[in-house]
Amino acid sequence: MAEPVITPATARGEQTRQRLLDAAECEFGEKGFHNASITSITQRAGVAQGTFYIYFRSKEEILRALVRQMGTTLRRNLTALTEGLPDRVAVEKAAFRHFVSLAVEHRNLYRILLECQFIDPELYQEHYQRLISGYVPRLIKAQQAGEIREGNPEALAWLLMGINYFFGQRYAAWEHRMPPEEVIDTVQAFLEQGLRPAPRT
Amino acid sequence: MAEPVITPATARGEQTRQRLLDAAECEFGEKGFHNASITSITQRAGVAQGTFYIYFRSKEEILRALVRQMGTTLRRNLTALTEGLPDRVAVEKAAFRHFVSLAVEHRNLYRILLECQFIDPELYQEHYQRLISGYVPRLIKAQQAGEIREGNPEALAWLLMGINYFFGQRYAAWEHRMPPEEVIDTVQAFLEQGLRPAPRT
Amino acid sequence: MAEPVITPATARGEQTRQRLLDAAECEFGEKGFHNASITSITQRAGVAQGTFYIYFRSKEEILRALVRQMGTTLRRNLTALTEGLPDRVAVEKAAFRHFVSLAVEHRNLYRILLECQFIDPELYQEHYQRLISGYVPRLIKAQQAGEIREGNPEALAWLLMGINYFFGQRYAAWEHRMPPEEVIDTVQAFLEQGLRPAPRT
Amino acid sequence: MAEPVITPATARGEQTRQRLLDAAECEFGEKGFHNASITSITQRAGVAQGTFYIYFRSKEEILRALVRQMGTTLRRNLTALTEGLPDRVAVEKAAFRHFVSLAVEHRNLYRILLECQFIDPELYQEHYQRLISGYVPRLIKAQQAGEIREGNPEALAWLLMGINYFFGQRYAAWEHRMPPEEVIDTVQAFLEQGLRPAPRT
DNA sequence: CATGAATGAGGCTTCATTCAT
DNA sequence: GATGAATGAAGCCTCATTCAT
Repeated sequence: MAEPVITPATARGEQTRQRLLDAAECEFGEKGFHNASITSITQRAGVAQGTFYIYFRSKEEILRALVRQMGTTLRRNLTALTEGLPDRVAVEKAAFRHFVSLAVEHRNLYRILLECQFIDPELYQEHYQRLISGYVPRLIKAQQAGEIREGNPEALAWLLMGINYFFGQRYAAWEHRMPPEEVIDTVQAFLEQGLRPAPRT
Repeated sequence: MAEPVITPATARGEQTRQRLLDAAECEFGEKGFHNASITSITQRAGVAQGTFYIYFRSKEEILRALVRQMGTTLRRNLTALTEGLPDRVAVEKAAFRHFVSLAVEHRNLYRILLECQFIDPELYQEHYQRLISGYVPRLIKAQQAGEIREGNPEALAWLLMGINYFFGQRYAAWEHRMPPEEVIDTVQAFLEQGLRPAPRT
Repeated sequence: MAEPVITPATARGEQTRQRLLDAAECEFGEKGFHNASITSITQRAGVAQGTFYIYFRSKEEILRALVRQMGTTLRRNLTALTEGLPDRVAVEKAAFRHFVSLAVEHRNLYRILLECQFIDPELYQEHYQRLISGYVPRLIKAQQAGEIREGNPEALAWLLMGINYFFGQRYAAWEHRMPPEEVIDTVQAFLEQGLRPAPRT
Repeated sequence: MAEPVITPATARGEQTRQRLLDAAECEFGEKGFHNASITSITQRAGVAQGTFYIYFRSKEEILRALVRQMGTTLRRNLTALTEGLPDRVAVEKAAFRHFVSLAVEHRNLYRILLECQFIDPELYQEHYQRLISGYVPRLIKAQQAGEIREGNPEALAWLLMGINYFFGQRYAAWEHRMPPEEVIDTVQAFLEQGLRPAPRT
């Protein structure tokens, strides 16, 4: 609501807006939100300071635009994964690798997501609530199909996201590279066993 | 390195230092690091602005003092848990509940820990590296004893911490209360199966 | 001097210019000169930002246009009053009510007049000098006719204008309604006595 | 309420605050509120920019402090006038000269008062309401004593203030000198007749 | 040990005005 | 005539830190 100050009417305007977004992604990713400056963002984008405020109301607002845009892309990406995989366990195993890989590749964006928790908590929660809303129904369906274990589906979703999150944080924000295969294997094996329906006794 | 500017000699000095730490815990916890102000911290502590710099070199330094103090307490706490429990799986299950409970109870401190990632990344990594160093040998021992499954022990440690972290974040920072028992049960069942040695095929 | 940038040649142009004037009257009246923005004026007028500068050289210039237009109207109005009234005292009494009434009705314009004192003092003084120039000869004539008391005519004019001004300010800018009849009566009685030639002693 | 950011605890602090007030009086008086800059005020006062905000929350707040201080002084001054004068008519005649003289002498302050109408209307109204509250009872008393004419006392007060105001504006803000004696005489004669009880018919 | 006034760099934001289309 | 994106100077304000007392 009340998102852009203006909705660019011309192609030139749209291009400028996108340049600012790209510049902000770098700036925030490299320096963090509080050390980032509008001046630097506009310099990177090659426009004057005032131009920023034609497209975004404030520093916070461009952050929101970035996070929302990223959220949409991420959800689309993860949904696409499902296709072609035999069952939910396979999906989760693939999703782990995929998610970490995305985070590493777009580590500026991932860092921004992590940090936005302290700048606009509602935005952050909105992001995870949306993820959850897409996630839970799929888990329920998988439970009904006997593909994964019983239990509170939201807890399961949160748990899986926590694992992804924490590996994403480590490998995207700290190490800037993918984890060794051995690590991925261990996590996937853990997921396999943890998710499979409990064996009859 | 670069520890306190003075090591308080008198009891009065020690008390002032502690008051500042307590005040900072509230201030940082409530407002976040960047919105917290030294002025406000000293007001809460009931001392003059200048007094702050007798005990801490900078705003970052009091953050470090808080995080380190918390880390020590946490590790001691978690270690104590081990005692009296039959095996590693039981420990991890207990640790989950315990950790989330600690986070909820001391949510200001927990928030500070989360946020310090963006203020002093080395401090944050130091914290988790210390946790890991204590963690990994225990997991190896448990693997050797056949209590838990094979696999890269650091990956397992990271995975377990990720789960704890993410539930801590949700319930301490967002909801300010413990998760329902059903959620705890689901997570613990997941840990149980995920950690148990793989069944022979 | 430095009048409109263009004198509109087409009817469409004339209409745009008038729309801008109307919009500016509202904008200045409601927000005051410094909080008014060209952007907002053009939005109210339903034209693009750049269009403003086709008709007015600057923000100050549209103010001048408004004040001058209002001055002309006001002088014409007050002159018209004279007709049909028996003597100067009657005119002044009528003028008081009329002036306050005009101010209340067009309070945006009146507010602009008051404020322009701090934006373009020469414009403000010009306005009052013109009023005075029309006023003084009439007062002199009235003195010669024995309708009103002796004394420096400019001082009398200023005094009468001060009364009108101050009631205009109060009732137009603050209260947004006409003063109660009792107030008008008191002022008119005061004018009556104050203006009448001094009784012989 | 919530006036100063700090109440200076030391004499040095009090002195700095007063220096800022003096500097602001010049700056506002010479340039007007909107063209005045905090930077310039602090330079005049010989302190750093940040020092300003130790004593005043904002540019508006120092304006309020100036206007309130002036209001207090003015009311005290005008009250003092009453003493030693035979009746209300004499007081008003003296007050006219006195008021204009004060305005001319402190024209920076007077200009600030006039302008504050457009910056903080409530402050402006507060000023005049306080003047009125002091004024009206005195007029009522004078009416009861038969010193001045009947009529709505608030209207009389407003009328008298309007005359003073308008002459103050002209001679303080425009001409920077006292009006010629002839002008004063004319106004005083007008007040004399206008105020005296109406002759019996 | 403690005080609290002073510093000053640095950032965000606004907006009148210009100009290419 | 009209558009609307772009400009960039200018100003307010914050706050960690210093220092004389």
